[in-house]
Amino acid sequence: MAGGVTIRDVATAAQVSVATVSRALNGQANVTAEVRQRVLEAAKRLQYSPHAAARSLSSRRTHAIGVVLPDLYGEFFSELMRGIDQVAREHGMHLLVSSYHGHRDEQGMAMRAMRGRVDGLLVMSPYAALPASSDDIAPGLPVVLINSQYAGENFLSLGVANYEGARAMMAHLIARGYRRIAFIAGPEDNFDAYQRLRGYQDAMAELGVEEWVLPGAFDEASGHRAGRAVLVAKDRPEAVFAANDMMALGCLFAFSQAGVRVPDEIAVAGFDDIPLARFVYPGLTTMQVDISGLGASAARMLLARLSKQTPLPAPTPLLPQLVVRESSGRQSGSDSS
Amino acid sequence: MAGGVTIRDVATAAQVSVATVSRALNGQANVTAEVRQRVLEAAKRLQYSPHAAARSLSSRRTHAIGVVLPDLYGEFFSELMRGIDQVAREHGMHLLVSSYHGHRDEQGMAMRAMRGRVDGLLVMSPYAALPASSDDIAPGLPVVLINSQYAGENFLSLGVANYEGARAMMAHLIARGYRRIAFIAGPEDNFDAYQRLRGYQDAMAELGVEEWVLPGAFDEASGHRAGRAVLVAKDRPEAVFAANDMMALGCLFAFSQAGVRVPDEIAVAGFDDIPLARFVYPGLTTMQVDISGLGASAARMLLARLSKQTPLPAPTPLLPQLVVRESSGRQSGSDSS
DNA sequence: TTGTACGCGTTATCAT
DNA sequence: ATGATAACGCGTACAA
Repeated sequence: MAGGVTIRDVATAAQVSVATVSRALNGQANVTAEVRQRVLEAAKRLQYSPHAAARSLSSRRTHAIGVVLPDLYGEFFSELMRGIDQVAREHGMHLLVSSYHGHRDEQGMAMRAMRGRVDGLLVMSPYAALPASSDDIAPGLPVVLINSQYAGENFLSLGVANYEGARAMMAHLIARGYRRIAFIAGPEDNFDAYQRLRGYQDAMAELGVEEWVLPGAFDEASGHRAGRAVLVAKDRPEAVFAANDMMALGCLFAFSQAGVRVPDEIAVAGFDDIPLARFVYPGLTTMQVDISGLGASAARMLLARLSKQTPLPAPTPLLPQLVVRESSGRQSGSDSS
Repeated sequence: MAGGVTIRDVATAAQVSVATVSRALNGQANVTAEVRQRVLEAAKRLQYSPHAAARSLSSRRTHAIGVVLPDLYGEFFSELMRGIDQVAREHGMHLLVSSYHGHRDEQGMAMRAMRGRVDGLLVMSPYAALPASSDDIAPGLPVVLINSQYAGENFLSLGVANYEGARAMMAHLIARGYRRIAFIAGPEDNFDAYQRLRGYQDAMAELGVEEWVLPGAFDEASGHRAGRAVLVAKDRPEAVFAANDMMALGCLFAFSQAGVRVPDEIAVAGFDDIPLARFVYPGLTTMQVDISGLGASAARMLLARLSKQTPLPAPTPLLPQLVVRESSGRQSGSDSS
């Protein structure tokens, strides 16, 4: 029962006052080496570890940051968390995660439920609406928005340059000579998906070719469906650009399954560059997005804000990078590692 | 600045005492409907939300459970979190996640740093060693171990029946007539990987065929490597059984890339049934593991333990299920959804 | 039904 | 350098 050991027990054991114990354990200067030694020993012997809630209450710092996400599903989530976790642990911060499957109301709940639990908030709000009424969101808590359309409005925010990325991909496809390009869209109310769609649409408009948009939901299943829809269409497109890699893979497999050669008959492009995209055959051209880096940057912004060190770390949007992995014809060896 | 609103402010605004506010907000019976109404209004108007740390300190409950994982990488992590999150939110519990990349010492740190932050702990400890010295781990905190080899020793624990799953897969492959079966192993110190390996080895021993184990690390890259290693070997195996799907996919792509037909020339089997496995072509036979269900079950066990309702919910290990998706020859349509 | 007052475990401000 | 002691915000006996 090492659970109920308080700072008072340590004080008694070390024959000093609680104040001294606190000072010794928190590494303050005003403590004799000999006394500090005694305290440390007593603490270790009693398996003392400070009660976080009490400490927070008194010091007004929780050493935790809250992460509020729409859902905890898939590679995007895990990569984002990985990035956040990495810089959080570098700074000795804990992570309190919360998801809001419902919608905005739930998001608000999640955020206000974190009062007194965290020192700051990382919020991803890819939906159309505002994360919350603009001062309901920030009851004094520093907040960094991730991939929100309200970048730089009232809150610190950071995101992926989706529109620019989509334009870059379209430029690449067009440079390759493709004209009739279909697009597999993401969820309607997803802001990232919307930006990528706009990139596609603008490019097609400039090209003077009619757009061809298929519905999708950012998962393999909808990509697979879209792929099969394309196959049975009157005249197939020359290329398919999916709003993310999961759908691109689903589409790719639909093609492989039907015996359609990629990219010889139809080219397939994605967005995100998920790890698997690197090993899939046939190759998948995609826009590399450093999601883990996005999480890390967001966390760093928040922490900087907490330390009040930097006034405002430049909120540079992350620019995706084109990765071409089209493999025309069979190859025996390409990239290793 | 709605952050500093305390229960006292609400009390003043509603013209009652703090005790009454507390009772009204916590839905206790001893409160006049009229007074409760007044309190609720005041609380809403002031945007009051209780300070979690203070509440924890006083009530000795945090309404949070800690999740301690070896790392936050990949589909396994995200699925597990999804399951945990689901039942946690059903019970109004928050999630405090922590990873220990280093090793056991870091794990111990992570666990004891959660004192006063959580009501219970979910710990995944797939490594060979004990999660911690057996009473250092539990300073009064209820703990549920996930996929630990110390199932049912001192702590509640729950895991996947990896050995049985691997045996089932081997039985399937052998029934199909395969004899020379290679195995792509997982990380050396991973307990799940070890159990699956044992399942393979025992089956091969009973079959009287020499085993053929290739090293792997649970990622696509090592599967790809193993696949290519197999291709250049003197006489190729008839089937390859990978310790997880990621490696199976890497292997599969290596084969596709080399023009080797699956499963006609070599069959490929995996373990986990990750979502992508459903859409990959050629098809991948795998053992379906309900990871999200595993997380949910673990969370439920812990919560039951917290409510002290159930004495000990039967720690039934999760039995993986065989999923055959071998597709010999091209097909135009198979499963939909 | 409602109010007063104490305790939860720590940190920080005073004295000493 | 060290020791009392007052916050911190909330729950909850106990009293009224």
